[in-house]
Order: sequence, then C-alpha cells, then structure tokens
Amino acid sequence: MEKVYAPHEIERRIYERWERNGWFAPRGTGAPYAIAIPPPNVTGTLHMGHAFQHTLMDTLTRYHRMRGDDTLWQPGTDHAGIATQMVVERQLNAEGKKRTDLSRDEFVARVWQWKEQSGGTISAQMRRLGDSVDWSRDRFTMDAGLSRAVVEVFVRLYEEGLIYRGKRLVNWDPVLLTAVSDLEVEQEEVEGNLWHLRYPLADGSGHVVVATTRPETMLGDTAVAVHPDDERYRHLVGKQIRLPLAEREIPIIADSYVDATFGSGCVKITPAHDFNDYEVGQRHALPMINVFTPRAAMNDEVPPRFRGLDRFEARKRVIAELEAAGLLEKVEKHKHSVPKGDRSGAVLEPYLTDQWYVKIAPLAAPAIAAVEEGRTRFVPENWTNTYFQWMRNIRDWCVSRQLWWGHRIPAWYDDAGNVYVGRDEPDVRAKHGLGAEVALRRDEDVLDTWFSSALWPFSTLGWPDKTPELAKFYPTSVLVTGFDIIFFWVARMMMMGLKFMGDVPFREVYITGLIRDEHGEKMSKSKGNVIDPLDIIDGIDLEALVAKRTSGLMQPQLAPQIEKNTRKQFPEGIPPHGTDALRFTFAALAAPSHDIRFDLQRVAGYRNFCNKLWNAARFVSLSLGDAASIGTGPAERSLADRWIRSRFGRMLEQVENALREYRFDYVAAALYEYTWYEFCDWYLELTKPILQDENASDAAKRGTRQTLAHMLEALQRALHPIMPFITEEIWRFVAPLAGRNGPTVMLEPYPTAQEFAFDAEAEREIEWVRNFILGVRQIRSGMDIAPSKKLPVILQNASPEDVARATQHRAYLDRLAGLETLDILPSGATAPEAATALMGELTILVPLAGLIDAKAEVERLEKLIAKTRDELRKTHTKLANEKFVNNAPKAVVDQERERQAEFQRTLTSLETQLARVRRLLDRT
RNA sequence: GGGUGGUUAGCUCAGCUGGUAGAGCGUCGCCCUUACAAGGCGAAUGUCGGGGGUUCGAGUCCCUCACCACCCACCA
Repeated sequence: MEKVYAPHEIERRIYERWERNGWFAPRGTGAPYAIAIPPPNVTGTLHMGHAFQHTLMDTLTRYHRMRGDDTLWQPGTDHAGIATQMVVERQLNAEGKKRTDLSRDEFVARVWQWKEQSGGTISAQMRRLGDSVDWSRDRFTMDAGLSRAVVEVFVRLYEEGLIYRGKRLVNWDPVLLTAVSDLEVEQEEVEGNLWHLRYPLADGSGHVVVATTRPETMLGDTAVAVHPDDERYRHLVGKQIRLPLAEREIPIIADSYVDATFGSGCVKITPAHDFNDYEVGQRHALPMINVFTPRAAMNDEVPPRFRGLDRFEARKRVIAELEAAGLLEKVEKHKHSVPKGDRSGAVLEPYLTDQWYVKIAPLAAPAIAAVEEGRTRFVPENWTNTYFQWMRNIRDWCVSRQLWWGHRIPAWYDDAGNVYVGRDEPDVRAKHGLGAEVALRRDEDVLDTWFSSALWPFSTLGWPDKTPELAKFYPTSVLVTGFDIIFFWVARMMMMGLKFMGDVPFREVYITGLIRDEHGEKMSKSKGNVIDPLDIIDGIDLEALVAKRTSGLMQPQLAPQIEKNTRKQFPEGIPPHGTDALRFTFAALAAPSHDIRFDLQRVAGYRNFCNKLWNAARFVSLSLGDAASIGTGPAERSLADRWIRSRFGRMLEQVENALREYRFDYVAAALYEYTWYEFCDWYLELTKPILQDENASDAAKRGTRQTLAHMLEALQRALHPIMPFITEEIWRFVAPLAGRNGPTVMLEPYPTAQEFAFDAEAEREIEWVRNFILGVRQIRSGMDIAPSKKLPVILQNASPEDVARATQHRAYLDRLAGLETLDILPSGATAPEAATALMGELTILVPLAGLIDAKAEVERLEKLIAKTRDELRKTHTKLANEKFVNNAPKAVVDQERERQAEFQRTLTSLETQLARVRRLLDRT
C-alpha cells in the first residue's frame, strides 16, 4: 500500500471502474428499494445542500444494495422553466439581443443548446461525490417519455374536470410577464405609507375617508365599502361617491369584510387589483376595471394624463393631484408586506388574466388521508404538521406560465374561441370531429415546472406505460429532501401519485436541514459565502476562490466586500479533503430537524479519520505480509481477537438501529468510535504483543493475522456506504487476504450484528486489561515519566482472579503499560511507598524509589481525594434522604449504595497512599 | 394573527421512554514508542436561557417569561 493517503488519486479511477461495470444498476435478489433523486436544475450546479442530500441518499442506496435489496437510485434533472429561461435570456441580453428578437422555436432551440452544453456539470459533480445512481436510467423532465406523462396527466385531469381554465386574479410578475403560483410569492416587509384619501359624495353632502397603501389603484375603484353594522356609515350605504381624478360615480356598499376598527372604517374596493376586493366585487357584482398593462404601467382605462406611467410614477402623480385638490387627509407611516416574485424579485400584481388551474381539493383529500393513515411517514415527524396545515388550506393551483421554455399546454382553440384539450392536434380533431377546414391554434402557455416534477416518482419509471420497473419500484422507499420544497414538490407528488398510481409515491419522507455557512447564514451567491463541494474535495487556492465568488454577480457592487470576507476567512484558500471526508462530515452533522452550520474544521477532522483508517490498513498490510504468510494450518484466536469481533457486532447493532431512524449522525459516531477508539487504539496495539513476539506460536500468529485481515475487511464493508472510495481501495487489497474474491466492496454483503456474537467473557477480560493499562498510564502521566521508561509494578489486594488475569494477560500489560516487572504483594505485607492507581479493590502500585516525584504524587492524590469526597458527599446526601430510599426503584437505590461503597473504598485507599507518600516526603 | 424549531464546555452540536452531564474541533501537559505528528498518552472545562411547578429525583415532563431562527396567513 501507498504510504500516504491521497484521496484525489484514488477517487477518480475507482468511480470510473464502478460505472463501467454497470454496478449501479438494480441487481439484488431481495426486496425492491428505490430512491428517486430530487432532480436538480439541469443547467445549474450542485451546491452544498445537494452534496449533503446526495450523501445521505447514496449512503442509503449503498447500504441497501449491500444488504441484497433490489436497489435503484433513479437519477435525473429538471428543466426548471423560469430559472432556465432567465439564464438564457440574460445570455441573449449580453449579446445585445432580446428573447423576442427570436421566434419561439429559435429561442427554445437555443435553450436546448444551453442545456446540452451545461447539463454535464451536474453529472460530473455527482460522479465526484460518488453517487451510485443508475446512469442508464437518467431522465430529464422534458424527455419525450416524461413529456408524454405530462400530457397524459393534463388531459386526464381536464377530462375529469380537475383542470379548468378561468379568468381571475393571479399573482402576476410584471417583469417576467407571467403568472406565478401562490407558492412563488414571497412576502417582504416594507416601511410604507398609509394614505388617507377623501372621497366626495356625489350629492355634495360631504366626503368619506378611505385609507390605502396603493393610491394608484384608486383609478380602478368601483365601490367604497363599509361594515354593515357600522352606525357611522349606515346612512351612506347605497349613496354614490364621485371618484376623484377618474371622475366616475361609484356606490357605497356594505360588506362584512370591512373591519370597522381599522382606519376610518371605509375601504376603497378595486376588484381588478386586490384579492380581497375581488371577492367583494364578486359578491356585489361590481364592475372590474383593470388599470394596468402587463408591465404594470397605467393603461387606457385611466384619464389620458396618467396613461403609460409606471405604477410607482402613477402613485406619485395621483398623490400630488389629490393633495393639490385638498383630498389628501393625511399620510401615516405604515409597515406592511409587499408580494415579490421569488425568481425576478419584482413586486407582483394581482392581475386579471386567463389561466389554467388544477382543482386541488379533490386531490388533496387522499393525500391528507395517506399521511394520517401512516402510509407515508415524515421523518422527523413534526413536518407532518406543516404538511397538514398547508394541505388543509390549499387553494387551486395556477399551472399555466407565460413562458417559452417548458411543457406546452395541450389545448387548442378554434376561431370561435372554443377550447379543446387532447394529447395532440390529431387527437383533438378526431375526438371533436374537427375537419381540416377548422383552424386550430395551440395554447401559447407552458406548464409550471412543478407540474412535471409532481409526476417524477412514476414518470421516470415509464408511466403511463405499465413497465416492469414501475411495478417493482413504485412506491419508492424514501424521499430525501429539504423542508423548503415540501409544498412545491412533496405535497404535489403525493397528490399526483395517489391520483394516477393509486398509491403514495414514497413510504417515508426524510426532511433534511439546510446547509448554512459557519455563521449560520444561508449560502447564496449574493452573500458571497457559497462553497462549491468540489472545492472542499479538491481544494482551491485563494485567488481562484475569490474569482469564483465575485464573478457573475447580479449586484457587482458587492464584490469588494465579498473579496475581503473571503480573504479573511480562507487566507490560505481551501486545502483538499477528499470526497470521503466530506461525505463523512455530512453524515456526522445530519442530526434531525435543524439546519447545519457547515464548519470546514470538521471536514479536516474527518480527513484525519480517513488518514487514520488508511494507516491502520497499512499496519495490517505490513503485519500480514502476503497471503501465504497467513497461510493455512491451526490458528489460535487470542482474547483480543475475540474481543474485537464482539465489539464489531455491538457497533453494527448501533448502525442498524440508527439507520432505520435516519440518524446518520449516530451511524457516523458509531463507526468513528469503533474504528478509532477500539480497532486502532486497542485492537491493533493488542496484536503487537503476539505478532512481534518471537516466542509466540505459529498458531497464535496465524489466528491474529486472520482476525486482523477479517476485521479490517469487514470494517471496510461497514464503512463503505458513507466512505465509498477509501474503503474500496483498502478492501481490494485486504479482501483476498480475508478469503473474499468479489470484484468490488460495493456488491459485498453488509456485515450484520448476528455474524459477530456478543462475547461476554472477552469483553470482561479486556475491560480489566484496559483499566489496568489506563491506571498505569495515569500514574505515568501524572509523574511525568517518559513512555519509553519501563516500570516495576506491584499489585496490592489482588484477588485470586486478579492474579490469574495478570498472569494470563501479562503480554498485553507488559507491552501497553510498559511494565518492567509485575509482582504480587502478599496479603498482610507492607506496601512500599508508591504511586497508586485503583481498580476497585485492586491497587496498582508503582514504587517511587528513584522514579517518582513524591511531591507530584501527593498533589495528584490530593486532587483525586477531593474529587472522590465530593462524589461521596453527593451519594451520602441522596441515601440519607428517606424519601429517596423509600420511593425510588430498588435498582436505583442499590446502585446508589454500591456507588457509595465504591467511593468509600477508593477514598480509604487513596488516603492510605497519601499518608505513605507523605511519610516518604518527610524523610527526605 | 397562527404554527414550528432552537437556547447544554471557548466553538459546532448529541443527549431515547426523568435516575452519576457527552462528542468533535480548540486549549493545556508529556512523547518523533518501526501503522499513523493529519499521530500517541494524559488533563482541564459546564448555576444545561430566566423564573415557577410536578417528583424522592428534572438538561429531560408541565406552566410562564426572554431572546434567536424559520414557515404560513394577513385589515385596506
């Protein structure tokens, strides 16, 4: 084996070999296990959040594959309608062109071109992360197959009356010029104004005051509303208002929507530009006057002097004119929220347009029931509430988008405006008996990206065809995703899956936290705190990192600050850590239900772990020589051999349990602790007395070598799902020595706890050995004795069992505790002045003569005594409490008594030692 | 307005059904002991956000307050 662990060198060739051999494809003979990847935006790159989720999905996939399950991790990408279209439009802008300079077909061709060009980035990243997805099944939401599923779903829903077209208010993005769904609206708090406007009564008998945050929309007012029970205004209901500026007459109406306690209690009603007003308008059959163009400038419905003004310009102008006319009563500061598009950041307008909607209630009901009945389980469970809360208040889903990139809506119109929905134009003509003489025009709109995403778990498996994959892998086993898309995606997959497959799309949903930077900030390009997972794997120098973070910013003025922060945080750039270290970090940090502050220190720690593992393998390699030297013939298993097997089994138990509950942090901890603190720190050290002893028998050496090989081999299998690369590399060297001849660790069986039975005796004996060694080490450290110095040791109060153990395990003690001699003090004999360590009744003595600083020992003992007294006092108090003794379970009380006795023994013993050492001190 | 999560060692976080406060990183000693200095051995470190309650016993259960996140819905 290479002397130095070099992840970069290993990782690439290993992945290439896995992929070339087709080992990622489902092959197991066990139960089906499937995960559908949350498809990333095809033209994007994977960020830390993806890397995190992919690590968990790959860990699950590899684990189940090794368990023999018929395992599929389904890969693919999403066309990400708006996001992708925006990127390509920006590219056009950079060339001095606009989207509309191109025909629709030309533009779409251009997007496809960009998709082909950049689509490889994600798959390259996934390969570097070690993702064992079945590349042969790679899918894209705009593939022919998936597009067919989209059309099929649309048509079926339409035919059932679950999709309809309607003219109503939608959230309109005046920059992107498209409708968006409720979910794509982000409310942003702003310090705005509340303008109080005087609206004169038409009969000249006075005025009412209305308050508004949107004065410009007053040009579209078609009523003023008051609360029906509001005594102040009851006499005015039914009268007319002379709407200023517009110079129209509008009625005063009564509607319980009005809150009489807010403002003046009078509300201007603008049905075409406010969701609440729209409802009021419907109830009172008010006219709707749309005063905006699609770009949110004033249209021809307003007096000529306002026409063409942008909405914010118009606002100023309206206020100015009202003020000049004495109609502005007052202006108050007012905190309120404005709706913004999550993509464009533009202030959205409620806008009256024709759109396609999915009637959601009939789809939501089964999706709610499925979770109530536990057919799909959220992990952590508290996300269930979030899901219910949204699903129970869900509103119809606007699915049409006025974009060019996406699945075009399969609807056609004739010249009379009749709409026909079908799988394609011939289908529509056939179904509705439309001859060639009838001109049909296809709907210009495309579907919301999430419409196709909602079908992902079955569309990727071949639906609407009844494929064998679909039968086998649907429902999928688990969905791993972030809470931010529970509504966008998880809920919609539930609805569509239940509707079209008659079953839930996944049995479990594991919701991960968000990856944040080390300060807890969300990682974003504009904050300049993004880290590319590949840069952690391969490392990156400072200049390249700065360049990466400051280029392509939407707001270039942020560049200097970002550069400064980056230089401060990574003065040396980022050193390479390797994929396995990054993956292990993600697993270790994956505690449930909260976000993760990502800390590079942590990755460095796990890189050291990889290094430790590597060196352990080197030790084994050096200890074994070649296969021949392990050889055949009688083999004798040492106590340590039995012990490590037993410990391995206990560790596997923990891993199995933790994995069932998606506690990847526990999985990582169990593996880490076993590997470092048991296998490396103790087992490997315990093999040395045998392997390096010329007097040890061949059988003993053979037994140890075999165990060494077997346990290292099995450990690679246990670690492989989290750390695929280093384990493959080590496994391929050690497997033949352990009698395994498979081509790759990834297809070997995952070790089980049953194979490594609990060995009570071995655990007990090694525990004794370990405590003995620790005791001597404490003395050594307390006395500042060099590890190289061999010590004479005397046992006091040794039971026959202690004597037997000391004799039997003498080789371990000599080597690991560094013993020179080991003597038993006969009972009744006086002990020499010595440093002490206690093991229950047994006292380990290291005579002070010439070796030890008596003063240091006194200090050490005094400290120990103080500590023991403290503990003893606590147990005294507890046991003196009658209520405790009477009420606590017997086991707890007994345990407390035992502790008290133990502390008492320790204390007595320590005090005796102290007195003895003091005497020595006095003599000198 | 409704809801969720959080507040534990200098930092980042675990602590299951109440029963001796843990890990990693960092810190402090001593060691280049032929797998590993990216290491070994040893050590220190906490009024578990505040207050109250239940209990023999509370980091853990209940109430309350404070602060920090986040989600949903919003009265112009």
